[in-house]
Amino acid sequence: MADGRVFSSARTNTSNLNILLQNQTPPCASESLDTFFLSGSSSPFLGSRSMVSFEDVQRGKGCNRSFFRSFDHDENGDDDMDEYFHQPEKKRRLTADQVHFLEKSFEVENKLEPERKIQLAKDLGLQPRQVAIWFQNRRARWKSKQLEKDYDSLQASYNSLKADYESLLKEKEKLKSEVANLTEKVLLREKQGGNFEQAETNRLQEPQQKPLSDSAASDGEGSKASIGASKQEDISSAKSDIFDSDSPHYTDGVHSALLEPGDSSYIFEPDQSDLSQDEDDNLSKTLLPPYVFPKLEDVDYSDPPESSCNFGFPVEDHAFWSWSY
DNA sequence: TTGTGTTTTATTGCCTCC
DNA sequence: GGAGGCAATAAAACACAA
Repeated sequence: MADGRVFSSARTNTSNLNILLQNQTPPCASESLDTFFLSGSSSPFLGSRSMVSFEDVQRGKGCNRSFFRSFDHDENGDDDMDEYFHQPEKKRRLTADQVHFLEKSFEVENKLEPERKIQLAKDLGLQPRQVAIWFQNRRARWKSKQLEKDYDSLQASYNSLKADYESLLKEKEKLKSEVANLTEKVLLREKQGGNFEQAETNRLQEPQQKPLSDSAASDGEGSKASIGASKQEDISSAKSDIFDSDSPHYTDGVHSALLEPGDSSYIFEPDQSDLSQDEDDNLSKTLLPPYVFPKLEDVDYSDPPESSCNFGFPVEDHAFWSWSY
């Protein structure tokens, strides 16, 4: 503190402040201080071991006079006094009372106007510069505490969002497996429909040759497989048609591909028994969120631009989503 | 008692505002 | 250009385990 710069620097016009301090009339305690500390003492900080410049010590005026009188009285006498005088640069902590008073003042207003600073300095028997420094450091502490709080708050928020996300992820997986299951059922049904269609064709082409059952029975596995393969192609093209044609409902596209034109006898009508309209609607609704708002980590950015309409789902799932939607 | 980590007081340099 | 605020930092004071 003996650093000449501190009390003679341009930062604090200490000569002016010292004049102010010297001109103050003892005792130091102000009206405000008296109302704050009801001890009855003229100054609650007379026992302060606060750091005071050697210059102030020698001057021994104003508050500092009280300060040293009290120090002499409260502490260990001349030896300590000598030690004190010979170590003017040592930092000395503010007393609990001083800190308490400053804290209260800080709660009221964490910025320090010059008048308030001088008043506080008078009240506490400190240099205005010390008060300013204390407020500055206090603001820094407050800020770091605030940052800590903000961090905790953000962390809690993040954890909550993460939990939500994970729960949604599970739900999505569940729904995907449900969709896969339903798709399998539909494909199976379509396969059965294909066999029936082939049998119908055979029956129409060779009405007199064999009974329908015989014809169906005479078809080998190979023909079944080829029918199945062709049906798969039909389904694929139908699905792609659906996706391209803004069709609101999958059944139109799929069954238009399967239906023989003009064949009113075709009996494979859309069966809603397994997937009722309500369920369908519910499914569509349930599937809507991930369809519209894919999770970032689901999006494969390595996909070419044209696959960006997958909405973050793997290509093989694309048909499911468009089909289900 | 001592080493070590934390807190508090103070300094320094830079920046903004008037 | 001066005053004051802030971030970074130094250093003394303090707390505490070993």
